[in-house]
Amino acid sequence: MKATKAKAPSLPSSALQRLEEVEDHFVDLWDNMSALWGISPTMARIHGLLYITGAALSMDDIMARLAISRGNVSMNLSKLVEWGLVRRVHKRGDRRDYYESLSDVWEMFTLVANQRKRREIDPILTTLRRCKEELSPETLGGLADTDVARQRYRRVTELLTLLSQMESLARRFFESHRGLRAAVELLAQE
Amino acid sequence: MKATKAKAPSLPSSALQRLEEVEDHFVDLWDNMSALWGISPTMARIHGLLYITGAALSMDDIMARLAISRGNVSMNLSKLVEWGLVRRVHKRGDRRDYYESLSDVWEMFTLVANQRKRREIDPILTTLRRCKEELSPETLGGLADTDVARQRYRRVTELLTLLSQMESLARRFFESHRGLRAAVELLAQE
DNA sequence: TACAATTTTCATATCATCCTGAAATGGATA
DNA sequence: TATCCATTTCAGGATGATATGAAAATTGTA
Repeated sequence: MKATKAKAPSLPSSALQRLEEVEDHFVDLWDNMSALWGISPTMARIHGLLYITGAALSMDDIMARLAISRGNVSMNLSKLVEWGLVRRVHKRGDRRDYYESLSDVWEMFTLVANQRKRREIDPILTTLRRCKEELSPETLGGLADTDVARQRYRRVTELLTLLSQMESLARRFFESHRGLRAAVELLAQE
Repeated sequence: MKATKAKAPSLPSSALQRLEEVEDHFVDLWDNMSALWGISPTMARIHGLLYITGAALSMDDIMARLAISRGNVSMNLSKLVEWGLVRRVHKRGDRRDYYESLSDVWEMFTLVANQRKRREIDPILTTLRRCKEELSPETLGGLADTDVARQRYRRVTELLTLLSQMESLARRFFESHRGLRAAVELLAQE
């Protein structure tokens, strides 16, 4: 009912409308980026809204603004909190929870990169090492002497080398968002 | 019918079986990586099979080995060829097409990165620039003097800065796979 | 040209994912 | 403890993506 009352103390309604249109475009943009960041579209839209408004919004605000159901907002907000992209804040005298996005883009990027690394890349490296193991002379015995086995061992090893090096780079750059920012600025200019 | 006759001239069948198990693991691995690389799972599996075997396989070989339908294999193979990860090869005296994966992991990585950049990142940058435009003083007029508008302009600008710098890095590193390899090795060790 | 082998296309079916809404839970107040 | 408000959970439904298989198109061969 009383979903939209919080902010916007004084702007004329036509101005508000203009700003809301831009918000919409921005949320759509986030939506399109979701696959790239490896998060679900709705999670991305909610985060986009929180980032661009810079405000602490309640579940009802978000439901109304993005036209999605309560349960959906609830689940995606908890994921966002879990990822560290959004934090819960409270307003005194109000029982509801409000949610606010991080404001530092470098920090957000670092968080997402680390989550993906932990959830996707690390398990892949583990599996790949096991594959390499399975193709090693110790496991294959005499079979390892065939051309076929040797070639496969080499291919797995090369892939492992690439991913390991990437992983080690990522570890260094994403340890803190300051590290990332410094590195990128350095590399991008020169 | 005569799907699997081509390679493997002399290995005992138990050895073949061992190797096929490893192939399976590798294909599964590729499957799991598909989201990370931004390609569909089946496309990834086919490519995984072609990469690990190092052989030129026909559609029938792939259908049989991965248990997927002809149409599916056909469509995904043409995508792989389009991306440049796989090439069509011919065997003399055989009307069928055979398909072979690139063998250089750095080259493959560079291809995928460039495709994603072109398909996903570049459009995002375009849209983001339009968002920034919509929030600029020129477009907003007097409204741009409000705190709200100023804050949003700043947020969009910061995001744009981050993505632009990333984009410029990517352009340099992914121009050729040699560039990437050299850069990663340099950064990873020191 | 007619034929046969192979590949491509695409309407339909299948599947996985995501969303909804209502019931269950939690937790503050009196 | 009883009540009220907010949040979470989850079974079932909606949606979109992917796979199938048979018909159409393509390409090489006689």
